[in-house]
Amino acid sequence: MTKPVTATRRQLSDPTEEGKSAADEAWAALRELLARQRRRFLATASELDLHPGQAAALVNMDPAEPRPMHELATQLACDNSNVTGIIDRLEARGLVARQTYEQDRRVRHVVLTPLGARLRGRLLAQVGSAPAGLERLSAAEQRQLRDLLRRVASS
Amino acid sequence: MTKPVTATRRQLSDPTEEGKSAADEAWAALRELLARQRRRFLATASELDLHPGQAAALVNMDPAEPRPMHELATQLACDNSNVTGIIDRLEARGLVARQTYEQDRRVRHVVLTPLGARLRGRLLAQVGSAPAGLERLSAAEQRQLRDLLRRVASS
DNA sequence: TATTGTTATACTCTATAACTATA
DNA sequence: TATAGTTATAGAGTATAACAATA
Repeated sequence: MTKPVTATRRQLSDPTEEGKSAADEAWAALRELLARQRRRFLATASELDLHPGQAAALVNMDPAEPRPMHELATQLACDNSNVTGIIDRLEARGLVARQTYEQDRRVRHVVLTPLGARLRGRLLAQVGSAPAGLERLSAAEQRQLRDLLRRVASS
Repeated sequence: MTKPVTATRRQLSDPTEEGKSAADEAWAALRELLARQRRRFLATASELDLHPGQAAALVNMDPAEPRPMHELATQLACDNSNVTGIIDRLEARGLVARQTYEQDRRVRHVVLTPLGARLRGRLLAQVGSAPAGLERLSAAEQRQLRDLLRRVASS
């Protein structure tokens, strides 16, 4: 891998070109943050030698709780058969392990190994916490931002 | 395609579990919006029978201006050879066309066909404009949100 | 019968490396 | 020599369909 595989869609071609309403400008700012976060995620995954799907799977796992594979499929919004492949590759690297679930022998549970939990921790340290920019706002401004975003999201 | 291939990383497993600072909560709200926008993009692409990379390429093109292929590669943050394949497939569907560039005959320009421009328009209509939630804020709140986001982004 | 996970198949995206044609 | 684009190759993600084991 040469380039860190950054944004799949950095520029959404600015529909704010002339309209320039505050909503459009706010949206543009949001998309910028969004793109940056995505680049951060992909670059970090690449540094840890994880493909995006593998990194997403790790992040979606609980360090303590085993998870049924079909639950992972739901969270990753992909088919069961994809999860089989992703878990195959993670298991080959010793990051996760499969367990049979005695209560329902159709189900297989996936659990993080200590190695996998450590790698997941490194991923989250890079990608799961608030970006530095947020810390520069005052506490009151952070609350204000939070409340505004929650109202936007509450559809 | 059955499922719309939604979030690659919907849940970043909340590192805000206990800390719960306003910054973390704002960040969580931001990530929620981020994930939703990504789902919107992927679902729309899927509806239009475009793979994510193809949709990203279309969105990154200008309806009027031809673009050199290496410029697309830069914007998509991928290798030239990938662009070859993506443009191959878009061209096979009559959405784009290649043109030789007489000033530098090494370069090939890609231009949207009318069909491609229409499809790009439909993509952007779904994905490029501010989400409904934003419109529910007052104009003053929209400006407030814009300013806060810009400060967060200005690293 | 329905569900869980696997396998088989096919297509796309991605990177690397080698090649061409131009510069 | 260096750059733009292509081709060849390989690994990974994705969907569909068929299948075995289990419920």
